[in-house]
Amino acid sequence: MNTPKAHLVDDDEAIRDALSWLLSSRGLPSATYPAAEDFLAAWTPATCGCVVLDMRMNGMSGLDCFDALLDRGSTLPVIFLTGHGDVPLAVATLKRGAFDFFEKPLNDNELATRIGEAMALDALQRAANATLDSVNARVSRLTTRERQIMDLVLAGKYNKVIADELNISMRTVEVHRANLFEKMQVKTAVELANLFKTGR
Amino acid sequence: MNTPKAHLVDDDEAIRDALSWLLSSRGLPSATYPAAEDFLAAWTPATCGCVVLDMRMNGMSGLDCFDALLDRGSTLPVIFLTGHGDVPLAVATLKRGAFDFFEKPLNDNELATRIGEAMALDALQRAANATLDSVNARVSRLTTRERQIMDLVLAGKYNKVIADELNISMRTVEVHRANLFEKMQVKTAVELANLFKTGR
DNA sequence: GGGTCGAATGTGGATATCCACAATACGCAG
DNA sequence: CTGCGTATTGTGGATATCCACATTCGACCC
Repeated sequence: MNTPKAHLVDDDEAIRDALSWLLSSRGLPSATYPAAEDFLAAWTPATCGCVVLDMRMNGMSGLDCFDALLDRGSTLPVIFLTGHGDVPLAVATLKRGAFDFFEKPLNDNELATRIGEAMALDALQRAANATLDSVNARVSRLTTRERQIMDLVLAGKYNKVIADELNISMRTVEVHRANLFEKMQVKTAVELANLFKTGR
Repeated sequence: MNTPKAHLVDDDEAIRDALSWLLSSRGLPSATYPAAEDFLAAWTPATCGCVVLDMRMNGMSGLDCFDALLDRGSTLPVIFLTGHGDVPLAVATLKRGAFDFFEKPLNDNELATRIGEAMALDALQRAANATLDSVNARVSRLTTRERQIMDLVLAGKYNKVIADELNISMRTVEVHRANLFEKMQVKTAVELANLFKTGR
């Protein structure tokens, strides 16, 4: 897992440097890229923080870069900067999932605040996803039968009822139940249910 | 609970009528209001569907009307119409929770489609809230002790452990447990946990 | 054929949950 | 004082869950 940073992507060096300096004065680490292609080349799924993306750049546009990030499954919050107001474009990018949208000239303090908020959101999302991934990994290790039993346990059914529905003995239900609890790393059915609190 | 309708708020009668007719041809009921004040006077928490709100009107503006709805706790999806492009305003209203934002002249078919989507979202949200309200009503009827026991049951603890932690007998835990299960209308601890799947 | 894995089942015993029936104590309202 | 609601506790018995130890069967691979 990498250090969370604000990834600043703008072909205007003055803006990159000014922003980087401002964020540094707020204790927010940053990395700068003069072109969208540079950022995409450096991006990995473990890249953390947020992206500040100029809409219009030489080479690849900010919007195309955003699309490429989405295609790769990136969940990084993206803040767009633009020098040319265009309502449908602003609306469309926000609906597409962009975190925010700023027109130049920039209100630096407001932008820095939003960058902080975007990075905090990224941290929260990553923590939630780590939990979800861990649960999903455990589920993937269950056998077909164990998975079946788990779904019925999660529906609140007694072992006896489960046995009737699947036409097997209660003892077999108990065995599968014990095995799945071990694989899911829980001791009780309620603990199991709690694993799926935000997972479904 | 009222019939779900697209509530069309615009001081331009031609737009109200054209939209109402278009939605009618798609089987979407609508109601029209020539002023924001008229819509707010008619609004109740049971109003369903969505709101289509012109940004600039004589009298109260669309944005003030939106704020008033939010103040009253309305969850109706709101689609804004505007004749004057303004990126910061569009971005701000979307961030404030508006469902969508359209510039005039309108692309009628796209707007009608979005209205349909907004109404579907409202229906989903209302169903989810009904469930949540029902669960909360049941929780509100629990005694202090029953609530305490419930939290520990939901943490997956055995009755014996709960008794130790609260310094009471296991029999007392059983009694409270039985009482709270009855009030919460569940038969097993897993059913109870499932009530809070999306409630927390 | 031998080994592994998953599914199935049984016995016997321990622990956990559930509850009818019964009772006491305390706080509060009329 | 009486009645009501809540909290607490016990007895005895039934049902549910858990599991050590043991076994068999079928599918698949070497």
